[in-house]
Amino acid sequence: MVKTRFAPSPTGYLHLGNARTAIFSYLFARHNDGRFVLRIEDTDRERSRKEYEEMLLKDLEWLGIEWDEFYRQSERFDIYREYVEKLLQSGHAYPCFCTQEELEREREEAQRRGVAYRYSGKCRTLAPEEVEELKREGKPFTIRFRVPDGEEIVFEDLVKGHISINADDFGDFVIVRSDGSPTYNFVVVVDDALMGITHVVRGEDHIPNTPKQILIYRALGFEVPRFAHLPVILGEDRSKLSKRHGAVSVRNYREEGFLPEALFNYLCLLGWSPPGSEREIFSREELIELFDLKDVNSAPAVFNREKLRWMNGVYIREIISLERLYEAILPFLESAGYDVSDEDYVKKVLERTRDAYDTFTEAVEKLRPFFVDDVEIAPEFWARLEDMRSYDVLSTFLRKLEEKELNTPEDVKALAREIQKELGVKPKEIWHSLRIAVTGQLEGVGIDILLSTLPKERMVGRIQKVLDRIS
RNA sequence: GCCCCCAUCGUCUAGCCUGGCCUAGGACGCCGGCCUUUCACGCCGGAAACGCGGGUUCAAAUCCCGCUGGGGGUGCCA
Repeated sequence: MVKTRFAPSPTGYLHLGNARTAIFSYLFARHNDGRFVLRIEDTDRERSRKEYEEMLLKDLEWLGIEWDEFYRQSERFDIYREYVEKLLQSGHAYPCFCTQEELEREREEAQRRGVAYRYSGKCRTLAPEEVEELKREGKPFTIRFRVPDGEEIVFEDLVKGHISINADDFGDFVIVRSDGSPTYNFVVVVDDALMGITHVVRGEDHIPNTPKQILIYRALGFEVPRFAHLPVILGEDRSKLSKRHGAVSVRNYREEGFLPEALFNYLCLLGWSPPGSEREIFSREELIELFDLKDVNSAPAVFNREKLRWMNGVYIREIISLERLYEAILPFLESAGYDVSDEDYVKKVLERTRDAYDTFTEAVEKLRPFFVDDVEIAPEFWARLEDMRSYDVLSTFLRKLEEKELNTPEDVKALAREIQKELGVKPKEIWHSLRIAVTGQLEGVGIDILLSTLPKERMVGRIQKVLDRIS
């Protein structure tokens, strides 16, 4: 049975690149009716924080990624110890008493000479008595894996194809730190093997680690899983997407008013597309049905915020239900301080305006006239009102409103026609006068929609205020 | 420096494996038009790419080699 995992280290909010890795890994498992494991990689005691883990889980849940099994590496140290012991016994690993300062010096030396650095292997040949002696002295030590000389390690990557790396390119590496905690390259192998992971899906920044891990699999007698290394996501400047590129975490997009459905869909299309298809909008079920690792592009992709924005707009205006839209946007309207106590009114507004915004933060701006008592009119718009025959238009509008109900955009249009006939003004003057008076802006949702939805008192109040001022 | 990976419009990509159907298709963005008595949505049209050089072949975006360019790694981080 296929089993994949997502193994983030808890160091903050979920990064877009990791989110996509999680999505691909999840999709692959689901596509194959397999299982999906979430494993928190918190072996680094210095950097791992419980609250980071919580943020991570929340982001994952928000994206709708569900896991079948959950593990935390910090709770498995006993298991790792057992396997370290095995490697020590079999001679695949040995204690190393070199200090960080010494190693640092060697590294600098190598750099100066322009050669690739690798651990010298100084402690490889320590006699058992020497080891005992040093331990008795209480000297701190790490445990290193003994890398066989000159071995060519090859594997067939599901995304990248044939990859070959020579073991001479890296020296004996640390598998247990001097504080006794095991390192990533070691625990990842033990966990993946013990958890029965069949396909290791992760970022391509892990390619250099893979041969080290393969060596450990073999030394421990484990079966080597299949690997799929996903290309990284790049920023506009084509360097790895990072904080300096601005909004790079799932949380950023959530807070800016993007829908998880849209972000999920967009991320899938970054580096993957169903073969031969020209569609772009897919439901989660379709993605599960269509996704395959072999169709993942092997070149890195640049994250394009504008396209995500467009896609979010498509979801808002034609994919999700009104009910879903209401539920998702409500927190945004609330935190803007809008009065959303009348559910039917809010829904009516949303139903009539959903084609006017691409994100919820944008929606908050555009919907302001529907939810606040007063709008602010910028100075330059006052001038516009003076230029046009706004006074006549607005007063006529108010007068006619007394004996009319505006229930649909059509009603508003009919009324505008009447005003036009009566005053002989240009249509644009009518619309612009009304728009400025009622919204304070010259852009926004259709004014016919606004006027047929907005409660009469609010409309009248705003217009009256304008009339008082320009009379 | 060394190791590994990659290379189609500005961006995401289809096509590449199994050469000819490619005058290279779609999408975002951009530009122009239509619809519209306002604003959007929508619709129609346009500009825009096979990095370069060698091969192989009747024929190469597609196969091979080199170059260039880009990315990743080079930790007692993951």
